[in-house]
Amino acid sequence: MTDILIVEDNQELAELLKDFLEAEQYTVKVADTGERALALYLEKGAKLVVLDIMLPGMDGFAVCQKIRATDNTPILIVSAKIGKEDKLNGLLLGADDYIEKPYDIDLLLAKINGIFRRRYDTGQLVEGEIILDKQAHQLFVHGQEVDVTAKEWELLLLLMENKGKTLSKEMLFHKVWGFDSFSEPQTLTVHIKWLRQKIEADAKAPEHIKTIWGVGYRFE
Amino acid sequence: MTDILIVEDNQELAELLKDFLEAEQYTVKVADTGERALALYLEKGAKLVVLDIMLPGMDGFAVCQKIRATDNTPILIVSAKIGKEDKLNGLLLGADDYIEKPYDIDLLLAKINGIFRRRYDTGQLVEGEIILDKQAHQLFVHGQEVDVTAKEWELLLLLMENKGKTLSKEMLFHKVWGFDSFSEPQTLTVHIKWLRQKIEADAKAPEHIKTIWGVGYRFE
DNA sequence: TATTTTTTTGAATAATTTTAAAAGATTTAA
DNA sequence: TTAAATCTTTTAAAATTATTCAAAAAAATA
Repeated sequence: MTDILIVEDNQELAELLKDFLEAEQYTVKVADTGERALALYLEKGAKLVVLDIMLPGMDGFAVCQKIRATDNTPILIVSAKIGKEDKLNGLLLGADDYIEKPYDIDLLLAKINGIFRRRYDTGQLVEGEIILDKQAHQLFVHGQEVDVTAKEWELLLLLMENKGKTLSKEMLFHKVWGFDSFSEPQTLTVHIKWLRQKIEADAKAPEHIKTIWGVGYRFE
Repeated sequence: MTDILIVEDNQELAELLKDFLEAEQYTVKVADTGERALALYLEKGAKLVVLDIMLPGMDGFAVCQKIRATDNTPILIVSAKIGKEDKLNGLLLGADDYIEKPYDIDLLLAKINGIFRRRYDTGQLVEGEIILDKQAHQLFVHGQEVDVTAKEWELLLLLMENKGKTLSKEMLFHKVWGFDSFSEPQTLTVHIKWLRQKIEADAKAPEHIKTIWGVGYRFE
C-alpha cells in the first residue's frame, strides 16, 4: 500500500532517498537502470514509480511507456533536463507529475504525499472484507453495515491503523480508556470479544484480531 | 450536475484526466476528435467542456464556436500553443478560461472547481426530497415549504453541508450555540428531534438524520 | 401583552460498559 | 509429564451512561 519504486542510476542519491522516504513510512525499492526497473516492477509491482529520465541504456520515457502499457500506476518523473518538450513528452506518456533536479526533498515528499492522497487515500481503511469509513464513522463487513459502539470503534481503529503490529494491552487500554481510567483490565478483553463477534467469521478462531499471549493483540 | 466533457486526442492523457477528475467526484466523458466531441455534446450535454485546441480534423476553435452557437456552457481551453492571438481567439469565441500544456494537474483542478463554483453554485443544497435554499433561507420538503427556526436552520445546514460525515455532538453544539454556551447538552438532541419531525417521513425511523451512538449525528 | 420560539428539566427508555466469577488455554516448574 | 500457576475468554447480570420524549419555564419577538 505504500510501495515506491525509485529508478535512479546515482546510487548515493538513491540510498539517500530510500532512507528519507522509509523514515516517512514508505516502503522503498531501488533500481539503477531502466531494464532492472521494469523487471522489478513486473515482478513485485509498486504503488508509485519515481522515475529519473536520464538513465544509461533504456531511458525514462521508454520505462514510462512500458509501465503504462501494463497498468495505471502513478509515475513521478524526476529529471535535470525538463524542458517544455520533456514535460509534454512525459505527460503524453502518462506521467502524473514532474520535479526538476536539483529539487528540495520536502517538495518531493509533498508531491509523493499528494499522489498517494489523491490516488489511494479514500478516507477508508480496507482489510479484505472489512472496511472502516473514518469520515462516516461506519463499519462494513462483507459489504454489510455493522453497528459498533464508540469503544469498539476506537479499539478497531487503533488495531487496523497498526495492522501487523502487536499492541500491548496496556497501550490499548491507555489509548482507548485514557491514562486515568480506573476500569478493570478485563474490560478490554470483553470489548475484544464483542468486536470479534462482529467482524470475524468464527469468533472462536479469529482471523483478524489475534491474541498474543502475555502481550496483547494484533490485527492481521 | 458535475458532467465534464474532455476533448483530447491523446487517449492516454484523456484516461488519466478522467481517472483524476472522477476521483474528485466529477462525471467525465471523453471525445478524441472535434466531430465526436460535438456529436457527444449535442446528444448528452455537459456542464463543462475541457477542450484541447490541437485536434486532428476540426480544430478546437471550431468546436468552441459550434458549442457557443448552441448554448452558454463553460469551456476551458487547454493547449500547448497558446499565444496572445490564440487567447484572444478563444476569448472572442466565448471560452471561459485557458490553461497551457504542460500544466500542473492541481492547477487544472483548481480552474475546474472555480468554473463550477462560479457557474453552478446556486446556493441550494439538494438531497432527495429536501431542498435547502441558502439565499432565500427557505426549506422545502417534497416541494412544500417548511418553516424552521434559526437554530434548526443552522443545524440542518451544518449536517447537509457535511452529508455522509458523522459530526460529533460537541462540534455541532459549538458551531451552532457557540463555544461559550452554558446550555445543557440535551438542548442539541431536542433540536434534532424537532428537525426530524419536520423533514423525516417517520421521525421514529429517521432516513436522513442518523444517530451515531456515543458520537453524534450524520446526514444521509 | 400575547405569541412564538428556544431552552431546560426530569423521567422513561434504550444501549453500552463494567464487573465478577467460572471456564478454558498456555506456560512454567517440579 | 503432570500439576500448578498464570493469563485469557466467556457469560450474565449490574451499573452506568446516552438518548428520547413531553411538558413546563424562560426568553425573545411582535
